[in-house]
Amino acid sequence: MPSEQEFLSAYRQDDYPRPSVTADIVAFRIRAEESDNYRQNAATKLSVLLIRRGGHPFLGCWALPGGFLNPNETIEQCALREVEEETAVKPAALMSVGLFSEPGRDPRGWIISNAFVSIISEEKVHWQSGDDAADARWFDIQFERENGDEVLSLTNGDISLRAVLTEVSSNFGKTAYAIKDSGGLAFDHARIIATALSALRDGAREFDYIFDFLPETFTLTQLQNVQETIMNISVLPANFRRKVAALVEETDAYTQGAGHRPAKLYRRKLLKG
Amino acid sequence: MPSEQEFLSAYRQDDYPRPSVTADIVAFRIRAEESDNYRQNAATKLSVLLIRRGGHPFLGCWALPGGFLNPNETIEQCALREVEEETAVKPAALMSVGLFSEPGRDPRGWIISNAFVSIISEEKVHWQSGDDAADARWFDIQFERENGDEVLSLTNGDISLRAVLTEVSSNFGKTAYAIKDSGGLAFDHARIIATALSALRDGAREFDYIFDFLPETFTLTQLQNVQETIMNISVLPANFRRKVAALVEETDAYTQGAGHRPAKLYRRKLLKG
DNA sequence: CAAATAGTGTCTCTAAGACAATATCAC
DNA sequence: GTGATATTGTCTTAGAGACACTATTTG
Repeated sequence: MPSEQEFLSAYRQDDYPRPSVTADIVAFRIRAEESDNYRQNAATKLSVLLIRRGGHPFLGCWALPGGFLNPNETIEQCALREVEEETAVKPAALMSVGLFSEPGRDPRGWIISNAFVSIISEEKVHWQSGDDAADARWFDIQFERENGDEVLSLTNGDISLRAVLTEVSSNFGKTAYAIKDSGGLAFDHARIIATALSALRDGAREFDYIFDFLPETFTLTQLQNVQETIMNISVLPANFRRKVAALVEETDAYTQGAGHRPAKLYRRKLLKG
Repeated sequence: MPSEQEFLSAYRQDDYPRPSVTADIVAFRIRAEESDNYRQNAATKLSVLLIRRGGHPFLGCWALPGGFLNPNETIEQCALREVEEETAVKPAALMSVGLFSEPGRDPRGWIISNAFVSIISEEKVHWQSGDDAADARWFDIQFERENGDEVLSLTNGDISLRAVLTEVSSNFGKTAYAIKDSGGLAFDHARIIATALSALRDGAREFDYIFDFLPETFTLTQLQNVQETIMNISVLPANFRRKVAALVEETDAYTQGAGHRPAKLYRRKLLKG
């Protein structure tokens, strides 16, 4: 038997077929809607960042931002790099939602993709609004069951995409979907978005990262809105406040000029570490 | 601009560097210990399957089973294939725990690995005990905090491996570790095992897959033992029974000849679908 | 009967949900 | 005062944990 050194210098990776590997980013954000009544708090929507493809394949289709993994980086670093390139913003959180490796998912060849959920806080989005030449837009998300299927609707002004999926398995609390109709989204991105949203919702129950959608200080009503918007539920303020009380700490500041009683601003309380 | 067909036929994947991709399996099992007293129920240990490497690199070291992804399969299919090849058993469950892509993790070159937790039920393990020529063994797991670090101890008879890790981040409830001392385990497998165990424990709280460790019918005490062994806790029988009551259904059968009161055998109740 | 596990009843305490009431600002 | 949201108090109920007790087998 050869020595380890001999083995390694004789080893040729090219002898085996290898896929290209990408990281795709499902960047979520809570978007405040315009309000008719300036005294009323703005309604909020969950939205996702899509980019209009400027090249083949799926030319002109909307797709998730993403890019190829380089040899000198981890997939997390790659994902972070892609978010920053695309949004000029450092995301508050990054969570892997799995490797998508279905043969044929990319017409260019054997390309597998690790998808990530990334959370962009409202505050930071303003920095880059309209600074990028690429056609990147935030689409409001609606994801609902309709006679057996899951329908994912994405809207931005006049543009409206409607993908239809089926829930195929729910292994270990992780839900997976199959595409019935991509709704015009590129690649298997409808499936990736559905999976990412499902993971986001699972986690929102824990309050752990609802903070990442907000600026450093926030009102408890804003925080409640984030959870309600993500999970598509509504809870009573009294109960919500009781539950998050241990996770936040007061500041001295209050909201101003909202046309109604000002709200105390809170900050996330760091528990351990 | 060329047409999509022209673009695709001109596209050359070889122009970009590509990693090799593997699936590594962390196969868990609940192992019943030999008992001194035949009237006493056997104690149980959580154990993991390791394989002694017969080639370079890490020749002679213990490593997780795994193998390269083929172009015509998904990473889940690859993982399933590897478990079946290695254990001759169809695992009860398979859950991804993430992509390990740290540059330099494999001395052969750029090789990234998606790790999976797989659960093997005690019943099925007997089928294959000792049928494989390869040196594959089940190691009992101990994973405990020791002055700031996490120590992972794996034992099988005389063989004892002791890896030291540090918790580096706990993003979205998923805990990640860095290796301080690999304890003789190949590659970054100490880290992968720690991450997988952490994911396994997180899920055991939900009862969702503690069933997968057991045969089709089981006693409630066995079920309780599985949860206690995985999570390294102990709960009161009355309370455990109350909680799982909705998840199981009675059978007509009882355990026999145990030297004490027989226990009713239960079966998992399928709730939805 | 003794050893050992199987299984049940019930008390307490906490947390979740529902509801009602009060507080405070801009106009 | 009115509109709108902010904030607090408390009742009820479901569930978790603790503890004590009874039941059933083999030797």
